[in-house]
Amino acid sequence: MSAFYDHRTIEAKWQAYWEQHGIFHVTEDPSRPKYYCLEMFPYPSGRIHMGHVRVYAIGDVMARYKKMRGYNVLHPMGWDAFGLPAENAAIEKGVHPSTWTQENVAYMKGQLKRMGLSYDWSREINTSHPDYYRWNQWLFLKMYERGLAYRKRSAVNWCPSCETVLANEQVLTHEGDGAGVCWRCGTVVVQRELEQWFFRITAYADQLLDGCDRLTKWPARVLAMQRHWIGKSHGVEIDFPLAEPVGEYRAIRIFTTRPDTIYGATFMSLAPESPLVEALIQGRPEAEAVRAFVARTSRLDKAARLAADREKEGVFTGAYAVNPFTQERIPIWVANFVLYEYGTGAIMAVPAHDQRDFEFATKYGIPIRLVIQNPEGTLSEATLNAAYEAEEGILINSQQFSGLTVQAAQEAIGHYVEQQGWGRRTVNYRLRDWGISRQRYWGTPIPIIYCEVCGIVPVSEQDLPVRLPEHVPFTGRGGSPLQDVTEFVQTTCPRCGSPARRETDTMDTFVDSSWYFLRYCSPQATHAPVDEKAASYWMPVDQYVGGIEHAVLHLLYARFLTKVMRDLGLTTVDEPFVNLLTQGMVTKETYWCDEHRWMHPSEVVKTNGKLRCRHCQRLITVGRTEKMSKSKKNIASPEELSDRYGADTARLFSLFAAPPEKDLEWSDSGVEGCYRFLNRIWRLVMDMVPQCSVPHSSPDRSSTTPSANSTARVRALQRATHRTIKKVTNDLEHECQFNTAVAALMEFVNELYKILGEDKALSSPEEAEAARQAIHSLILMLAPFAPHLAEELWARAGQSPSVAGQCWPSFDPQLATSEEWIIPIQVNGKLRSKLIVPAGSSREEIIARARQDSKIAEWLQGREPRKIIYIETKLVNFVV
RNA sequence: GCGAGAGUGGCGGAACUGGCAGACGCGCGAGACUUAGGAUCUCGUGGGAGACCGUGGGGGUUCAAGUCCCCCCUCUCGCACCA
Repeated sequence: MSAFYDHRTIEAKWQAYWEQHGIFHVTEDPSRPKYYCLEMFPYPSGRIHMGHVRVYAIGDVMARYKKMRGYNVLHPMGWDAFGLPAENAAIEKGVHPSTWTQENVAYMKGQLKRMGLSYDWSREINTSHPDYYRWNQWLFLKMYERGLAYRKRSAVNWCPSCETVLANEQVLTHEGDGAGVCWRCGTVVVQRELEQWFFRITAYADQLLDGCDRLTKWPARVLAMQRHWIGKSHGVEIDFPLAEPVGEYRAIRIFTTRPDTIYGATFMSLAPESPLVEALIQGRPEAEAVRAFVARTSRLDKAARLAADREKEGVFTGAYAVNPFTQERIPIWVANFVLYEYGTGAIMAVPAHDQRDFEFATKYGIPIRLVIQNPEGTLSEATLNAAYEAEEGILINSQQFSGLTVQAAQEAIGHYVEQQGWGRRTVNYRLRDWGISRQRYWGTPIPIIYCEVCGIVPVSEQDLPVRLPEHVPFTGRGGSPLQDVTEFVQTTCPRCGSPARRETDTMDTFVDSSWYFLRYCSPQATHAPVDEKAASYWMPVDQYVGGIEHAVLHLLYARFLTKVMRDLGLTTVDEPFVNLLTQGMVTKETYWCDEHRWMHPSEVVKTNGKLRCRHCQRLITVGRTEKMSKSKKNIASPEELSDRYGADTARLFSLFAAPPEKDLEWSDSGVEGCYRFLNRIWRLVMDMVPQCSVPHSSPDRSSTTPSANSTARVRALQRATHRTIKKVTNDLEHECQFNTAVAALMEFVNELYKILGEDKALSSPEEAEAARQAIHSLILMLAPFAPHLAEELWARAGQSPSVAGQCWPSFDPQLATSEEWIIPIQVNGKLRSKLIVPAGSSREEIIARARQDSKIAEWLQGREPRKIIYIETKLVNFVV
């Protein structure tokens, strides 16, 4: 018999079988519990990579396992098909984005099918299809009606390379210098003033924040990131009147979370972008210096300006404000560290109790006034060398509020401000509204018309979808290509019939992915984005799997849109994803040749234990293990892997090599180990088949109660079988510990080889039955991990397909236990011997036998133990 | 600086509520079968000659600590002048 099983034939055969028999096709079935298993859908970039293999293998194990547990499992797949790479391909190669996308989808779909994933392909969706994106437009209109979609002019993040706007969430921090860079291409983002469409996510800020408390099955760090992103803080807005009002400006409104420190305010700081700045300096001698400072500051991009270690700088405007509490005139400065977008874009500066203000005041010689004394009473203005920011202590120098604790003063002063009409207690968020306009072609057209008479007019619902025109010039320059398509732009007002033009911006593609999980419930629905009944059966997603990189992007937007759709009556769920698993990256060591730079593994040859460059024979430097990337060439190809070892091996290794949420280090020899394991199973089962081909009955307790004449071999088989079922079930059910589940299966196979011996002959019907159950259980447990091999073995064992539809084996706790206990015996906490006793032995029996143990007797030397610790089934410890 | 997480053999990684540290795999060593083996199978494999020593370091609690408590170090990720 061949040492290797024929994975090519077997995998193709069963993939065809699943497809022909619609094994994974599902419909709503109220009589069965549902399970919605979802992995983040891919962008059709061309080919799948190892990261895809990993995430889809993880999801597939869950889906297949739950199906075997009797759940009606929804496990869909689709394509996040709008996006820039398609448009760039059009610019570079002259291929239409639609063609490019469709070709990639076709190719990648073939790849996913060859992985043997249990998708219901009848539910496949493609966000670039008008049947999908019309519902983006429909949602936009509903949100527009409710004031949740609005247009405003504002400074926005602009990626000069992608030539489009980015949402705040889509600007990432560059590793080296902390600059803000585009999430997609890494180009440094600049600020631009533009008219944009926004989704009012801030209206849901509190719900999004409160919801975090109920997402108990999400990773803590994702929740921490979302909470921080929302950034809710309680404080007070206070108007500081201008000493000399200018025009309409009579006061500076500030936001503070520390109203208790207001008596310590010795100056004000404005953001350089504040329009107030220009008003205040009109006609003053300081005007030129201030303008120069503002110009210098705004030339820097935002991230560079806000780098934490950047020195605080500012300039005095010449103007003064009045502290309403003290009537004191305090100077108004412009400072580089004050953010125009946050709060009111102006602060009261309290150098004694805010480190930034302290540094600023020290630099410019502004007075520092202590108004909080620490509990020890050790602070003094003369010796202060850093701001005292702790919220512990007593107010001083604060008139009637002196003597109050910080907490009491915050309450009292907040109240007083409101009473005097100087301001109000309020809440501030870091979260900004979501800018969704993109100056690109390959996205959902925003369904808005600009009428010369009526102004902004939404497209009527019955006119949806607003289709993307097909013939468009792709020049790669100057904003959205849609602007140049006259037939698209020129239209008439749906309200008054006057000449009008269409909005030429398209929506951020994150809109598409913010509700696709709802669309899967009823992908063909024509009356609404989702059929309400279908959604009520399938939603929420029980298990969501995807990358951590979406912690605040996709996952926050999806939560937001779900709440919007709930308010539109489309779903009843508040939160879309119950369990979230964020899988780690796939990494691999890197190779560097001084001559040929980064090396692909195939360019490295091993001679005499040394790695050399295939081209120039130079010694290779092994670099650090990093995320697989084209630039570092530390890539393993899923296709080569599948060709050589098969999809089952690729899946198994992805699951076995590391726990799912941790990084997975790629190892070619580790892959081979998994391949060997599958072949070991193949040979084992093939040897046993002649003795196992009787109809399958689940290993329930009635047929397998150990009888007195059970041979040791029967018990060994039963014990191994049931212990493994218990372990694997527990790992899958509670922990998503695929790596230890696979390890348990390996252990099981090792044990079966040992028990069955070389000839694998069975000597009694009882033994044959125990062996049959062991083999059947093994195949069933293998099914979620290596589904093709499991199907083939199931069929060869004389069972009718499909193993994917079988029940998961159950275990009998009695059979899983051993008749013997192995008890470690310690003397003074150190292991000295081990005792084998019949299970159920009493404390007295065990201790008595332990004392008789020769090694223990030697250690005790006849002394009477001061204390004897006995833990049932675990250990005995003599303390002398 | 703030937040989250992690430090265990040569490597990836196991260890439930404190109870035999190192499961499983890789690698390595020995043997078997072989013309051959980079196939397969079997056995061995934390360190140390040993008493013993071993889970980043130092204290502590306990009969017993990878696990609990205190202090410290290192690394990874996220956020970072948010008033």
